[in-house]
Amino acid sequence: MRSTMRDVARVAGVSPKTVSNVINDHPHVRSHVREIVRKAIIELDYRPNQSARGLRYGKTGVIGLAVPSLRENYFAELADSVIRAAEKRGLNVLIGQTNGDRRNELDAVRGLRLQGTDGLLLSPQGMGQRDIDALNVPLPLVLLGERIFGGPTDHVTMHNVSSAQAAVEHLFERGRSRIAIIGAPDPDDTDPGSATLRLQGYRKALDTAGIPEAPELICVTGHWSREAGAVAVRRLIDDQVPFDGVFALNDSLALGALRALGEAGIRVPEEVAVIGFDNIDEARFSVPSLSSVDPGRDSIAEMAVQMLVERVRENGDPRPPRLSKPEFQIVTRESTGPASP
Amino acid sequence: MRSTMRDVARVAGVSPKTVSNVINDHPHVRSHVREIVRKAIIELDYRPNQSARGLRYGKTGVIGLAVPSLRENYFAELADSVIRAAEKRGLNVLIGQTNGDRRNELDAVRGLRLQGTDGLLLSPQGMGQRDIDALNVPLPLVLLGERIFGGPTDHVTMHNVSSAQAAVEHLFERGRSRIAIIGAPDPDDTDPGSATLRLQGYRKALDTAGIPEAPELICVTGHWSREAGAVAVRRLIDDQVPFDGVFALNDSLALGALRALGEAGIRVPEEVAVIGFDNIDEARFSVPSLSSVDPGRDSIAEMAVQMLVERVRENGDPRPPRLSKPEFQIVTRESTGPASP
DNA sequence: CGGGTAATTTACCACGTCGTAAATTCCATC
DNA sequence: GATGGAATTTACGACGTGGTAAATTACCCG
Repeated sequence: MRSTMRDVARVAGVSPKTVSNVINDHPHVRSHVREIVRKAIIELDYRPNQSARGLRYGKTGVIGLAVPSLRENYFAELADSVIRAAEKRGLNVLIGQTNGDRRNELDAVRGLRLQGTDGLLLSPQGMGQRDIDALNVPLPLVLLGERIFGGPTDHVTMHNVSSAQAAVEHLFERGRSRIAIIGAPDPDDTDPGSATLRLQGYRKALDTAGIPEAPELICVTGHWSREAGAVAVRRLIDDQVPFDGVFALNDSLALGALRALGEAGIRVPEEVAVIGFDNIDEARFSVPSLSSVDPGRDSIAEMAVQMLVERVRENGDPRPPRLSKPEFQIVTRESTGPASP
Repeated sequence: MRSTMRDVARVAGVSPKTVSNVINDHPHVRSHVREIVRKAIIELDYRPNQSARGLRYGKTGVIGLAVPSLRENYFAELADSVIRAAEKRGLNVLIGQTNGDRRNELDAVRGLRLQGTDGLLLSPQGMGQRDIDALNVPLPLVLLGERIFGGPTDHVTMHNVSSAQAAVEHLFERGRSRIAIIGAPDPDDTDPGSATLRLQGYRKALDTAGIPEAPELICVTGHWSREAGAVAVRRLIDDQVPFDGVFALNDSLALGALRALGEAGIRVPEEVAVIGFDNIDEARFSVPSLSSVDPGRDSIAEMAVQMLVERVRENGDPRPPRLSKPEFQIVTRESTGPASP
């Protein structure tokens, strides 16, 4: 059995409260006593009981992070960033996977899934605009991503439209004009997800450049996986749709696209230039390496944790929800080649 | 403020203990009363306080998982598997990143890093055989990987030697004989890490096939990253070392190797066959897709969580440490091509 | 060396839950 | 309707910690 404060107190010959004072750097403790207590703590290998502290303080020092799946690189890297941001503030992170399932996400919001946390960072995938009311919960909550806008909680998202536009313009600058977009939203889905917003950016770029939209270049995919990216590009090739650029709505799709292009013997970037979105680590190491939109993952994590911490602290008085978007950046690598003169 | 059991009891007109009994499915509760209490719970949106429960039970229902970094796909996928295995048992997982730093790992073992957990799964990278005594801690601990053997804790590892041997033989079967091994251990490092063991398997395969070892084919790398894999292969090519097969000690190295081979215009698998280790998701989608050793990640996670749960339960009486190794499998994909007749 | 103030330490209790044991209610039986 | 044993509910307290306020000690000054 772990020793408790009482044990330490007994060994040190002081009251438990004094031990508590030493541990919490209470100012009024004589250095002499502090030393004795410190020694006893080391001797007994005492560790404060987190449950007891949590009970006393009404806070656990743990935040939850609910993402669809850590197998998706973007979320693994996001988790990494969140853990680092939390660590800076002395917080631990409980990670849950929702599989992008709406029900799981709702359970997380209701506090059924990651219990014992002070607050939750949720990156929804299955939930949508219709679930906005479900976000009215006592649990401090910060939303990540673009499934739900205008909700009652703080929200960290990214410059989807303008960065997508910039990505497509990046392809234009390289002399491409028949740009396939991979991962477009199902037209039935009216929720303004990342897909919808990035498609808007695509259209804006076309519009600005005065290029008419070609429906056959808009590839709808369900899941944003490598597989889906490969399938979409294979279909384009099979259907003999001419294209010289690919804007994939995330890097996994782009990598799948690279794969399909490679299979078909189509050279990248000479014949087709490819740009992705998310700038996952893997993008640097594909063959060819993948140009991508860097949405500022570290900043996202940092802002999200910061917002959550503030919400946890204020604990009650409901300031209006805040929306935060870090700066994006286009990262140029081999898959888009050099700009045309 | 969240409502407590007392609040529910007041609303339902019963004692707090009866509420507790309802929540914990205590047998002697009249269904009539159970209903009333259930209604009150819903009305107040009551959630049991995990800290109080943790204090009462002496357990938190949370286990820790300490890995080097979630940015490494292997560990992200391992985390995914661990979370799933934990979920089955009603446990939550607190994830910490050590960056492979020995000190961070030791802190985790000492319980300084992931506080408030019932036990810890540790995948050490910086710690080694010399740290074996540090594992004698009250915290239930299950070790993953191959940095430390013969310690006082349960341990889940893999068939490193025999699976590495099988991987090399897989290349032999495809008519290759000059097999470069990428990621070999620094000869100074005497700890029996994965690298050392897999190198042993490589040697065993050579030995069995009667092929002499060629020192120039043994490529030492520090980090097992895509970058390192690419650098190692570039060096082989620059040094004009002849080779027709690559055994990379993990998939990241292998993907880096594919990248370097692609850059050099060397065809895979026609000129050089490549096999990796870990079977990360990404292996299925590289160009060409990567053959790999599947070490049975789900089984590893399942066994590890199971062992940890048992240790947490027994809580004291120290059964001797157990060692567990799931079966491995060679997954054949394009990078090694078909077997020679 | 007494008096008084500031510094330091302590006693007590509540945080929310649930095991234990005691109290109460129920119900079948006579 | 009283009796008794079983079923159900309740009172009490402890888990480990730290806030509050009271108690004690230290120390300065005259």
